[in-house]
Amino acid sequence: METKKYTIKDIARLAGVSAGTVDRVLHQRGDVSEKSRQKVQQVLDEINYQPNKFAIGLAAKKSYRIVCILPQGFEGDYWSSVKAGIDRAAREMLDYNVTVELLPYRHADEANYREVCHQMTHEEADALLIAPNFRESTLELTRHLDAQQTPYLFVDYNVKEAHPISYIGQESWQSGYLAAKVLMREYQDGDELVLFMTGSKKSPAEIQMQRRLEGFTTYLSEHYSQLPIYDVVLDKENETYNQQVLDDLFNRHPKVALGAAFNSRVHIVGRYLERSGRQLRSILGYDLLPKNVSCLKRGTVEYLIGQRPGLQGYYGILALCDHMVFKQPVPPLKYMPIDLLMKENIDYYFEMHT
Amino acid sequence: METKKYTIKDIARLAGVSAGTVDRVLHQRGDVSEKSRQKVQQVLDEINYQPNKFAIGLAAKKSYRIVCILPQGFEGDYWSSVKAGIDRAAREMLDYNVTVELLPYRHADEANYREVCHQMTHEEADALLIAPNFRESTLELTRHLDAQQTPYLFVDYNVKEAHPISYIGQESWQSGYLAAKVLMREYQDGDELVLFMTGSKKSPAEIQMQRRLEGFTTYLSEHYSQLPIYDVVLDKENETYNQQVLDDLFNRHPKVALGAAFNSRVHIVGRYLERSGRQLRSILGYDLLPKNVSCLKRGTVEYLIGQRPGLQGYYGILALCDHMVFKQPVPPLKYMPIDLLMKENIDYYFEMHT
DNA sequence: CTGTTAGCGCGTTCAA
DNA sequence: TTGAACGCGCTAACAG
Repeated sequence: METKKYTIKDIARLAGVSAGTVDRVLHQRGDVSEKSRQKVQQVLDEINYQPNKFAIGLAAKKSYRIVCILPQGFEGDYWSSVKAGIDRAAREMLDYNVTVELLPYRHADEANYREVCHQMTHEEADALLIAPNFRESTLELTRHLDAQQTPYLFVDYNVKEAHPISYIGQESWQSGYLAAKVLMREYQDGDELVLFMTGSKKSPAEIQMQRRLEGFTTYLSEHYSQLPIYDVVLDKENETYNQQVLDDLFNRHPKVALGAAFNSRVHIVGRYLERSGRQLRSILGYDLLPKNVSCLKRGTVEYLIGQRPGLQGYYGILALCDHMVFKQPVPPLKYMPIDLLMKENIDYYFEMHT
Repeated sequence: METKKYTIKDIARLAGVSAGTVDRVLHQRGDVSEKSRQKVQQVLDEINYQPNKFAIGLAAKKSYRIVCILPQGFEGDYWSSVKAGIDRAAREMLDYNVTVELLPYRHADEANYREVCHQMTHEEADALLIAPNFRESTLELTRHLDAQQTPYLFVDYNVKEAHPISYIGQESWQSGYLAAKVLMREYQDGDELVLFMTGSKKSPAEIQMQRRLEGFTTYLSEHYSQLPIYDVVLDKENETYNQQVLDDLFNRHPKVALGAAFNSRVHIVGRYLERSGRQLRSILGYDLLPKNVSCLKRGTVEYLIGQRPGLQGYYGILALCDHMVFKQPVPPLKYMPIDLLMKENIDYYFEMHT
């Protein structure tokens, strides 16, 4: 592969014009005489000119602004991981004059979400990363963006009627199905099962949870159709209440031996068991929050399923940049791996490189 | 996102020196007074300086040559994955005038390995990535490299007495321990166990295998000390022989229900079972070779453990470049995750980004 | 030892 | 319509 490196100066020399003119031809910036244009074009046709990426990057004055609309995260939770991935990508893209800003909304607060979406229709942004929530406000925003030709991308949850350049997410149903298979490996005759949930609020987080549950129960109905299953609804904050509910469960159903939590709060159960001295043979939960991980390491929780929130944020930003800055095609759909973590492999786990 | 871009000029201004001095400190090029060095270092410690890669690429007239000493891989095997990761990193680093060359050796051929190592002491290379094999030749080479101040890095296997800038590998013992726990979840009373091995040759590949086995048997001795275990040694190529050995095993030990292969050739067992119509309740194997993955998808093999060979190669090259080209610190030790794959999550798995 | 300076290749002025 | 000149941030050579 004979690939001499030609520069704009080379081309200018070969065509007998100046570098400025070559640049004008290359970028179709007009103000070039037909004669000059032809001479330059002729040279371009003969050689295989590949502009130096570094020089472009260094000289580029153009800058890009990406806005990220997502739930505000709290220390160590799911959304703070997404944010960490976004931050990381932002750092990598800094050289390309890409700046990334966060526009957080309060989870499950429809008025606030609407307001944030509405605010976006007034702001200038070259691209958006959105973790969508309520449907109507989302569609209102995306219609606006579609009209403006502003590219946007969904993470975590996909809104079907919109036209994002890509959706990056998780296959919740499948992860639930896997969860059931893994957990039920430990089933013994007579065991009973408990599922831990949170009260439904119709938010995407709940929808993901529902899908996990559907996958889970599908597996159960295929293999353990007669299994007694109890549902327990835990509160996000009220510890006393949770304590009561769990006490009640274990008092009433002493044969419960397996448990699964479909949100990221399996640590509530883990801590309860540690405090109360009760035991389950095996518990499975979702998301690698520090609290969950420490339950896993102590052996209170047996399995955690991870779906790489950080990588979602990271890929999201990179995909927007590929589209916007590098004009590269972007896959319209990207699922994250379904990672299965146990006490024995958690120490070696990492979501992203480094 | 508070990530201001600092340039060398900024640092120079903050430290009260000139850009040239900052550059000298960054590149440890010497000829800097201790006082200046400290002032610059202090600034560097406070800010998060990320050199502009475009400028580096543009200004760099220097070119780098990385040589990779590793076993020659064959279509789809472990080493071909490592190589794929290396190639990928090489492509990314091409713009920085980094070229990567492969110097393959024949697996388990000591004379050949010695020869290759010896050859390296005569060649010019700016950095080496080594998948070490026989100890003496390796140390001979690394002593030479140490003397020349040529940076090198180990992947896959670590040689304790050498001084690589980093070791990137896998925790084989731990993965074996995990393997046992996972597999034994399916144990039922009276089950017997079979372990599939290859003849030992004292090469690092065998050592990794041994460590996996040690981890595995440690778990067994902790939890199932009375379990009947049969060892079967399979041949790499001789299918007829393998058929006989396996026939023999299953005829003699009809209660064998669980199996584990500690090299990447679990597909031999999988295919045998498919052909012969025999069954095991559960088989675990290592490495995501296409043949193994297809057994997993068909359900013949229940678990595969992956240790990201491709990522090892990829990281290896990037780490050498970070050290050599970008003067970034490199973590001296990096373990790969221990991935647990099943039929239900294999479709969503990927080793590296994209 | 240290500051200054000349590029690297391209985009973008600004004069001509 | 064109050419020339400047600067992006960094490296390396050179002059003090």
